[in-house]
Amino acid sequence: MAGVTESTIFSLAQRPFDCSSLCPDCSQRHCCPAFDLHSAGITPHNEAHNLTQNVVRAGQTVINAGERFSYLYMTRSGFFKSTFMDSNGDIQITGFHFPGELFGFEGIDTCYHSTTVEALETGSICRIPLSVLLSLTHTVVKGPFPQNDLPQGPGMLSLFKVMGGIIARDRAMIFSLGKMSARRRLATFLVDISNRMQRSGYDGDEFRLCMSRTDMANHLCLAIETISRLFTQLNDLDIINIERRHLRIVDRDALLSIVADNHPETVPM
Amino acid sequence: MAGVTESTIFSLAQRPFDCSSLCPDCSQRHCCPAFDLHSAGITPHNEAHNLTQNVVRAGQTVINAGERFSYLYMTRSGFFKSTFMDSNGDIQITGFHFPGELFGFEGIDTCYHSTTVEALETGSICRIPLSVLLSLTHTVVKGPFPQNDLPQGPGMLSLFKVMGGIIARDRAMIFSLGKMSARRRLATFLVDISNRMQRSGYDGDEFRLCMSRTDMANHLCLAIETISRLFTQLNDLDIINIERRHLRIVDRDALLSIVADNHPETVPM
DNA sequence: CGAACGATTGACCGGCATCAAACTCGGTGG
DNA sequence: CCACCGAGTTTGATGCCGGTCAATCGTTCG
Repeated sequence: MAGVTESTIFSLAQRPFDCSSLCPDCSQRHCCPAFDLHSAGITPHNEAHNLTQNVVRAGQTVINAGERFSYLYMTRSGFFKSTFMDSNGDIQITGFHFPGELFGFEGIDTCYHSTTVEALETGSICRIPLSVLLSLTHTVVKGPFPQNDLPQGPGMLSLFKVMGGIIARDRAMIFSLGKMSARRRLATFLVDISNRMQRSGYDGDEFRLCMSRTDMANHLCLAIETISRLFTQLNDLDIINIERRHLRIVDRDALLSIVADNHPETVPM
Repeated sequence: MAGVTESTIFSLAQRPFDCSSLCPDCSQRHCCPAFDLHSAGITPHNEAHNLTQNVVRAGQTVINAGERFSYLYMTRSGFFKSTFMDSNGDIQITGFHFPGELFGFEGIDTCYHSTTVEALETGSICRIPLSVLLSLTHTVVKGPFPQNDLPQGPGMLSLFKVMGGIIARDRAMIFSLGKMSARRRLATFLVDISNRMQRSGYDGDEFRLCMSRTDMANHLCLAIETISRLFTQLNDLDIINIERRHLRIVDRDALLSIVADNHPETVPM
């Protein structure tokens, strides 16, 4: 992070491009609203509305808390983390972002970002002006009932749905923090990570964890030591195989039964 | 709750009305999108788009999990709670709703409600068809930059902003559950309740808690006994005055310092 | 009045945090 | 090449917050 203070991403050379030139070849086009736009034949009409693609190195920030909200971001490659700082200066990692996932929504109500988004390793993102996305949401798709008309852009992607998904994920997190034991919380996290890795094109059963134990502990609101102890425990039970950051899911069913936790038949920690 | 099973609200007599007749006199018009609509001179154009006002008795449900999402609801009077049931049947109270507050958003992404909303005491709600609200969001207000154009209806109320607010509140809840002690969590809850009571027109310093200890405990993910112990403790410290459900905030500064928790100088429980 | 429910209070205990120390691994310089 | 260092991780010892179990009390209602 040496010398990187704020708005790192904007100090990098920006290569503007309109989506008609690069989107067709983008590896994430199947889940990108900008490509939806391209498919619909909508092209940005001025420079300010152009997409911008950028390379980000580990530790550099894409969004800084307090910044004005103008863009959403698509993860093209690499992994990112969103952090939130409360009034006491305590930091909470609110989420991780995998290739093919959008981020940067949390500023949409106040018009200012409340979180900082940082690259965990070298990766690249697409900066999509909000105005481009809004042209998607203004298309209203007729539902089965007149009351069910929802704003939906081409490709069925709409901001409402994505925001609804964020709310759903946050609710799951609330449930995790409030009602789950540390073991169940970690198992749930691993399954979620695994699923998202697979969706991003990786092997869901064997991959490299993109974040440190410290980041995991912070995100799950557990002590680092607890994470470490649980990892060795799950390793000894042959449920997972973990060495440093290399994770292999050996017994997915066992992991899922910890997640389900119908009858807490667990070995005490 | 005797005999009340599902979709209680729809079995009640519904009194349809268009907002031009009732909205002008509604006590919650200052924070209701339907009144915004009325002010803008937009009137529902058919029966399906009419607003519906209903009285709900304690224990009756307004929304049932699994129901199709077609309406949002404005709390006109009384208090409500939203509950969510997970796959194991565990119930989590996701929030309470006070007069003047909208609820029912959580189904917007899937088109089906995931939570059940129940009246804590006799109250009344307004059922607002989503289509009515959408006619608000289609108005785009120009921001200072072209990228900042946000969909905003008359009266500055837009679904985006409200959903953004929900996300912000959920994030606060995540922080509360993950990083706060039981005492700080309860204090935060009481301050929040107090502020919202005041916004709803009540005395923010002295009011009747609308929910049981059990509901509070569930919502804050604590044991009932912990809630009870903390209440007597705060009472003995002359920070609050609590007798059954009657709450008086005696020393708001002390309460706020527990919320801030800069230096945890707290008496162990 | 007794039953039922909600709330309070006490006794006890366990899960997880905290403190502390050792260990691994990669990098750096002598 | 090895010594050294520091960050990240693991492992052990200990303690406390808050959950669980259980008994009691107050209020409401049949």
